[in-house]
Amino acid sequence: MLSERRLEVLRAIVQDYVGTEEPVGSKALTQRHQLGVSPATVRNDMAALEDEGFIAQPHTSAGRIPTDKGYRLFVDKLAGVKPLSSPERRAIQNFLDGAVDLDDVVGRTVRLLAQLTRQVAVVQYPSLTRSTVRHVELLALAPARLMLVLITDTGRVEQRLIDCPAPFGETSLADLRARLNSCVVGRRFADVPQLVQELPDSFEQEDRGTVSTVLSVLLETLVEETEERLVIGGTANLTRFGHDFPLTIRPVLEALEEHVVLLKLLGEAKDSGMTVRIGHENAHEGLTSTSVVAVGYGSGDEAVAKLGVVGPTRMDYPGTMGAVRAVARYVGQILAES
Amino acid sequence: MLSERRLEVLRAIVQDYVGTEEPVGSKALTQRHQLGVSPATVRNDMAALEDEGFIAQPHTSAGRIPTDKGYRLFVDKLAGVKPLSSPERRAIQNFLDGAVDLDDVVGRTVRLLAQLTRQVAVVQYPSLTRSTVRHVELLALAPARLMLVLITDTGRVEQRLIDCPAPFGETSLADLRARLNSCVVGRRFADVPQLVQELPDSFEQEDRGTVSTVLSVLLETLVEETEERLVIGGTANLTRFGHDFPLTIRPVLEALEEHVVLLKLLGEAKDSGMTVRIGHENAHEGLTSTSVVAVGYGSGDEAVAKLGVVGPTRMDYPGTMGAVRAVARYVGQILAES
DNA sequence: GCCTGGCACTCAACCGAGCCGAGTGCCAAT
DNA sequence: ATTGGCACTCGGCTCGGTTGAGTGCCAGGC
Repeated sequence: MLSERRLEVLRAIVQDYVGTEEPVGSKALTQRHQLGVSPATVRNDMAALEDEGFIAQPHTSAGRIPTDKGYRLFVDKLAGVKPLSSPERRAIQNFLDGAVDLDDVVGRTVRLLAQLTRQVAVVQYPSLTRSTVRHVELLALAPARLMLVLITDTGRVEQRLIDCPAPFGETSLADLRARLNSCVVGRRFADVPQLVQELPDSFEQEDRGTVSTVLSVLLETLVEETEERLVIGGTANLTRFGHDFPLTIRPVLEALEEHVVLLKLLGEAKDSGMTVRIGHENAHEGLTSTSVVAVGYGSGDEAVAKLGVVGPTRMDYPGTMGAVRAVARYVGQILAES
Repeated sequence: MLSERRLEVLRAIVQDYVGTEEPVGSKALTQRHQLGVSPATVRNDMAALEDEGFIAQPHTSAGRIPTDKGYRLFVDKLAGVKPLSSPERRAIQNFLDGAVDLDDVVGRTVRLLAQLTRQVAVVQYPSLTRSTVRHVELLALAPARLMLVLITDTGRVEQRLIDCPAPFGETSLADLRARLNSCVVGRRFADVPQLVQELPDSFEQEDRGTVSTVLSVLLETLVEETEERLVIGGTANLTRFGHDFPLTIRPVLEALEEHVVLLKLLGEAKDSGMTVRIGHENAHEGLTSTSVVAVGYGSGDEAVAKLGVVGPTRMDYPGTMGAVRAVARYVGQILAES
């Protein structure tokens, strides 16, 4: 087991390295932190920490840098979540208020988060299946062509075009619209498949085909993976790190463009509380030198989606976690109001 | 005026430089192209081209590279638009078919364009004001709270929440919905402000406040600059160029994140036909070493929005232009069908 | 047993010199 | 107008030497 002081040394190394981006040596450490011991002692501690795999040296005769395992220990045991300053809180509120619709909320959130953390921000749209049905609308665009519009309590709107097998009368349409709504409004989208199961049976024979078509489109829209959307921002912040660029930045940008990958990544995060995935803990290859800080957000107590940031493993974890948490809370509030 | 051969030399320089990314010298030129003259002659031509400002040398004793002016001449006079191969055409069609809604169409388009050109793709959503009204829906979420949903002929859907000054009865709502639709469906959104001007007058005194509120929200939604949306993709392709990265890539990424800038850029492009803006022709500072190839697309003969790519001035113009044009055509077709 | 000062060693990063070669400009000859 | 010849330039590369931060180890002290 590691002694108290060795943990302190690790904390100091992480903090210094995050600040300077340069490997930190024993002498510099004793100067910048009051550890109360000499460089030689620190060297011994460092050797021990290296044996345990918490730190490493890029080359012999260089300082130490934390390993993924070192950051993990730091995040779990040595660091808390740094609360935001009150000007920052006010800035968040000002920035987020005045959004006109959900797209706007999400857009502002991603910009805000990117600016606050100076890293790449990722915001997932509220999941359909985790939201509640506010309204289902059916519009006749042509005799045999409908548009289905789903509206959630979080303000998300999805629409689909439907080609009907047969023309569908205006009265049938009104009928279907009314029955559909009375059966699903206020319920969770996840339950919709079950709720509408027997709906076609109550219609005239000639309309059943169309009703089934409508329902099958509705169900398709709710399929996981398809129904998730996300927005990213702040990619310019990637250029702030490691000057060995093309190599570092390339795979990250590529990974960020694959929304499926990101969604999976966010999906792996715990539903409640904050999740930090460090370096190789991320399954995707392009992201093995980055960390992901993610948290769920929602209009109520339950998370309807996740948001977070992607940055180098060498990031300011307490500050980033604080910003992510604060933004998630405010977004939740905004959504609850709408 | 430049002789025929000198133009030929310029074309050769552009082609070689685009291919190799290295300054091209007189000797290499004569080897790779059958110009029928000796390197010395080419050197004279190069000196002339340099005097005219079409090419430049990075340092003394280096080869020449085209200037923005050189590319301009190349694009205007020396190069055509390279049509896509038929496998490429088929790939486009396959990729674009099977999109389920407008978001999907736009998303696929941006990925397609990025992949095809290996550059950064930018796709603008069909402009509201240039589209036609397919339907306007008003939903009561609460007694004094409505949701306005606009649907265009291109499949774009916009929604807004409305807080009413007073409760609004179901019959009044149905009334407003009906009158609103009968007055705007099939008309261009740009004309809507005028069309709805006198609508409040025909309502009972007590409902006029709400009707005006609804209309003002409707009009706000149609304000230019606000109503434009766009999607970008393929940013990872930026890493393929110039190994002097952080400096080159940073401002470009930043510019790409400022959608307002991009919208303005696209807005400057001609409505019909293809527009190529080279290097310093782009007003925005971050984009002075990039070129933008943009073209309008639409479901009919009129452009409802633009799409294009952003890449280094040193790009394959004929190929890029071919891809951009082809994609725009197919997207137009897809939109017309929906 | 833990801490400390001292010491020899390592090695990346930083010059500066020198070479190399692609490429140029100029000129005289065709 | 075109060409071959020639002297010149200069960025990029390699090589050797120096520097200094940092390490590991050890012997002595608390």
